Amino acid sequence: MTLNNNMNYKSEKEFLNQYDAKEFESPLVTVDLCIFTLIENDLKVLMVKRSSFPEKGKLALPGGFIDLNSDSSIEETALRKLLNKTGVKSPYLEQVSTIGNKSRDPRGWSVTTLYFALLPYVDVIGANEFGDEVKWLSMEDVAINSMAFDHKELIHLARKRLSNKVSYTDIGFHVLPQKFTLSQLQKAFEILMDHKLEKKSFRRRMMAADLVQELDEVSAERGRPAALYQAKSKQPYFFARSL
Amino acid sequence: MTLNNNMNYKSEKEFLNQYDAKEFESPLVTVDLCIFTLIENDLKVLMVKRSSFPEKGKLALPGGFIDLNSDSSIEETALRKLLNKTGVKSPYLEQVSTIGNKSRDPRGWSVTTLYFALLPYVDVIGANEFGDEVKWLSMEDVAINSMAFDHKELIHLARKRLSNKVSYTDIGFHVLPQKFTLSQLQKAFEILMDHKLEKKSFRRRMMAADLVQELDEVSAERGRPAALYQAKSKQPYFFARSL
DNA sequence: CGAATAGTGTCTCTCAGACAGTATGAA
DNA sequence: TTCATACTGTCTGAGAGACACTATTCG
Repeated sequence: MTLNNNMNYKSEKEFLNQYDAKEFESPLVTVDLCIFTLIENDLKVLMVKRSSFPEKGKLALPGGFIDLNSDSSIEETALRKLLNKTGVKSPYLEQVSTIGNKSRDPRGWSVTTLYFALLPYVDVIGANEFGDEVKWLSMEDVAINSMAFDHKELIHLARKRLSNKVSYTDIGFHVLPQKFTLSQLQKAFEILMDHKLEKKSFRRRMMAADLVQELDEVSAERGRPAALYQAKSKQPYFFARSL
Repeated sequence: MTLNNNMNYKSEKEFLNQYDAKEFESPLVTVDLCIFTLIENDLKVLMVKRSSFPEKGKLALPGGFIDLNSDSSIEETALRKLLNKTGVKSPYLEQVSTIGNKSRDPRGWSVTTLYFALLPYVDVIGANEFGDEVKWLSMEDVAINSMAFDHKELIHLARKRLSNKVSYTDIGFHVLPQKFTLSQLQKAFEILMDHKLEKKSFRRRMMAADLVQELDEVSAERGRPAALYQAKSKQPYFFARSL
């Protein structure tokens, strides 16, 4: 407490020269990611099997410590973790919340900033650079598996934010491939929101909001072929009334 | 890097016994508060004049380091800071965002979790326990004063979240005293949202949402006396359409 | 033709917006 | 009576919800 007792310094420069960042005890700081995608109309979260202590062997969210030398912001930490687990560079990424308390990590007082990401489906290699096993877990499996730290709660936090936000913005587009049909779009929104939608209203609103661009192609499955569209949105869009 | 290289440990317990939290370089971690109130129909933010380095003499948001011994969560840190600057124990408090990067604090890589609070007006004592000067600053003064660290940006972040959230929830009630008239309520919403509202619609919606309880008292100023109301809300309320 | 899926027409009901009109106090 | 502010009545238009209807493919 003596070194940083800065009443004695005459200038900011002098103070900073003497400053020792290690003097105050500080918590562990991590960034965790809840990466969502849709695989065959099923919502999935990316999970990692921990290969080292603590919580070795358990499922956990991708994430970890900030690298003070290479990361210049926590957002960058999040993007780095996401890139090396999925190979994706520019997903939809949003900060959910920061959870900090003394009981969530057995190593001591710990703070984590939770992000969620939304991606079109990508195949994950199965193992990342540390040899941890990486896989897409469905929400049903999230419910029944035990998880490291408070990660199950983190997933629920992110899931809630996701449902909510999908219902009044256009972020739902981010789980789809470049080209999609309006039925696929609606289905995606329904799953993300966990809420059925009326076909006519949905289409009316997408058109009114001018969010999609019709293409000269069709997608043929069973039944009448469906027109293909692509997302138009430049800016994130907010609906005046929720869906 | 040798001590925490945990491949060598046989059990979680053994690992934790050997774990040294100081081995990884970690960022500075703080909590900052943007405490809003309304004084005579003017939006104010609580500011502190820093009495010590760094940024000595500049205006800053109340906040500071987590006390790992006495705080059991970051929310508690926020409440503690709020209590000792304002004397208020249970305000409306919401986490806005966590900002972390290597340039925001001259001492080095720094992470802050920003909260905003909403209070009915309270007189602040003028100086808090560290002898820092504490005062309510109007938003116009926020614009023209220079501030410590990135605190001006933090205020703008919090201000934006506030406007937004007021427009689709009932949090605006928290800046009013226990008893208030509907005109006062509407005025408060208008200032917080920075957006005029239609009188009839506003009243219709408050009634429809069942958010207020009429009292048997009136408030007499100029003109016709107005009925006094009190807030009914038990749960936070979300409007289906924004105001 | 029927099954399956895409896409439209249109009625109804809710509710925000606008704004004029009425009520009740003080000077 | 005038003014200031509180409060209400009521018309209009936008748009969500419901749901039946038509369209286009495959077998």
